[in-house]
Order: sequence, then structure tokens, then C-alpha cells
Amino acid sequence: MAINFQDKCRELGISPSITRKKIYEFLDECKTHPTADEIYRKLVVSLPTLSKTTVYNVLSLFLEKGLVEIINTEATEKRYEISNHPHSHFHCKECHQLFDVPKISIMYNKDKMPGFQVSKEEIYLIGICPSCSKKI
Amino acid sequence: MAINFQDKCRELGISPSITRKKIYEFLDECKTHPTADEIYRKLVVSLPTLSKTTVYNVLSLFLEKGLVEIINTEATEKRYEISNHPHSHFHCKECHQLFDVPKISIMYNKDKMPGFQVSKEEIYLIGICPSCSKKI
DNA sequence: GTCCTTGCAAAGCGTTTGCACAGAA
DNA sequence: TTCTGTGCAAACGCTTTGCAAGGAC
Repeated sequence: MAINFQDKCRELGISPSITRKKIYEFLDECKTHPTADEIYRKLVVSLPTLSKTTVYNVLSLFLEKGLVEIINTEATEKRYEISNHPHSHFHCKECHQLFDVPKISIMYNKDKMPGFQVSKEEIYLIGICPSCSKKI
Repeated sequence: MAINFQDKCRELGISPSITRKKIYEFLDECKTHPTADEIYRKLVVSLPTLSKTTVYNVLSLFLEKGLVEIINTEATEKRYEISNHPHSHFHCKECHQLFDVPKISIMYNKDKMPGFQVSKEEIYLIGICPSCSKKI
């Protein structure tokens, strides 16, 4: 983990409980943009009393504090990621995995969008990932 | 409607029933990227026997045939739009409306994404829309 | 007759809420 | 004591499925 979780919590005024730490660490290490259920299933092994409610509680706290973000997807379930590194997303049509790819810069003409104040840009690419390319 | 719905259906090998026609027309006219429920509530006025199941059936047929697309959002409910005109999306943080904005072109270095074959690009801007800008 | 469209009812699934218990301050 | 973190159980909302009735051909 790049920045100490305890320090982040202190900054944000929340307590660094073991549950929160494990959820944060898992999100930080995990490359698969997990759903709440995936986080739960992974962590319940080492935290046997963990409940899904707690996962939801912690994720909603993290969202509020800006520690994590929800990724826009077509699906109804929500996927989460740590909001610390700028990047774009690539969705594979074959295996439906969601990959991180280097941040893509965009260019737009502000004159064509009068009055719209842009504070964030998200780029989502769709196609075939390297390993699926080989299979086809 | 730019292209005749009957003709599109003939091309795709599906029958242009009145229900399908109305759903297609509403999606085509509607600028708000409606959910299935919004489509239902709007159309049940003129089609009193309409059920939500039918709305879902028709949307899923349209998706399969490529007539409509699902828009990636943070929310759990799905939003639909006719897939005929290239454009990007703008989400207002204040009023949570989803706007169409002119298609934004992107530039990316393919060398940084070895093996990834991109077939589609989606750009999603977040910020404050013109009318909310005035209110603040 | 068959095939397709429609729609009621129920199930499914991810998420949120109500509430209570336990531990920390 | 109060406040906070946790978690069971139930409710909730959107979507999907099973199945049957009605219509087109």
C-alpha cells in the first residue's frame, strides 16, 4: 500500500478498524474491481464473523470519504476501486473482465458544450483483451 | 424518426408490433435515457394493458438486435438509448440528469496497451450542467 | 394447426434499512 | 454513560423467469 491506511483514516477522521483495513487492502491489491459480494467472499475466510452489511457499510463510508469509487458498468451490480491512481478502463467483450489501462487524454471543444462545467472525465474502452485475442 | 421502424424490423427479421414501435419511438424521441420503469410509466397511458415484462422483453430483443444500448452508470438500474448517433455523455452531479454532448475524440498510445483490440470507446463526463450552474 | 407476442405472478439477486448488541472512549 | 462498529433479519427495488392466454399466419 502506497500510503499508510492508519494515516488516511486519521486525515479523514474515521477509525482504522481491522475490518476497514482489510477491505481497503483488498481493494488496493485486487486488480479485478470487485463487487461487494466478491469482497465479502474473499474476506470472510479470515474474518469469519464478517457480514455483507458491514461490507456495504464500509464501502459506503469509503465512498463518502472519497477513498473508493464506483465504476460505471452496464451491469446492475456495483464494482469498486481505490480512487488514487488515474487510469482508464477496458472491458473485454469475450471474458467480461474489466482491465485498467493507462489514463487516456481527451480533447473536446468547450464551445460545443456551453455552460457545462466538467470536473471529471471517464473513458471506457470496449474490445478484446490480449488473452482472448489469442484464443479466437 | 430518421429511419422507418418497419424497415428496420424487416432488416432484422422481427415483426414491428405496435408495442415495439411505441417503445422504439419513445426511446428515439426521449432525451432522458429512460429506465425500463420510465418507459413503462410513459407508455402504459396509451397502452393500458402494457406490462413491465413486455418492456423488458422488447428491450432485451432490441439489445440483441443492436437497436438500443445500455448506458454505463453508477446506479443499479439500467438506462437505455437508441444506438444510432455517436455522442458522449455528461452526468450532472447536482440534478443527476444525464445529457448527450457532442462526440468527444480520444487519443491513446496503442503501444501502452499491447494486445488490446479496441472496438468501441465511451466517454463519460461528470460535472455541473448549465441550469444547475446558474442556481449555485 | 404452429409460432410469436404479450403479460401475470413469482422468483432471483444485489442493495439498503431497522434494530440490537458489543466494545471503545 | 454515550458513541461507534458490527451484523442478523427483513425489506426493498430492479430484473429475470415460468408459464399460459391470445393473436397472427
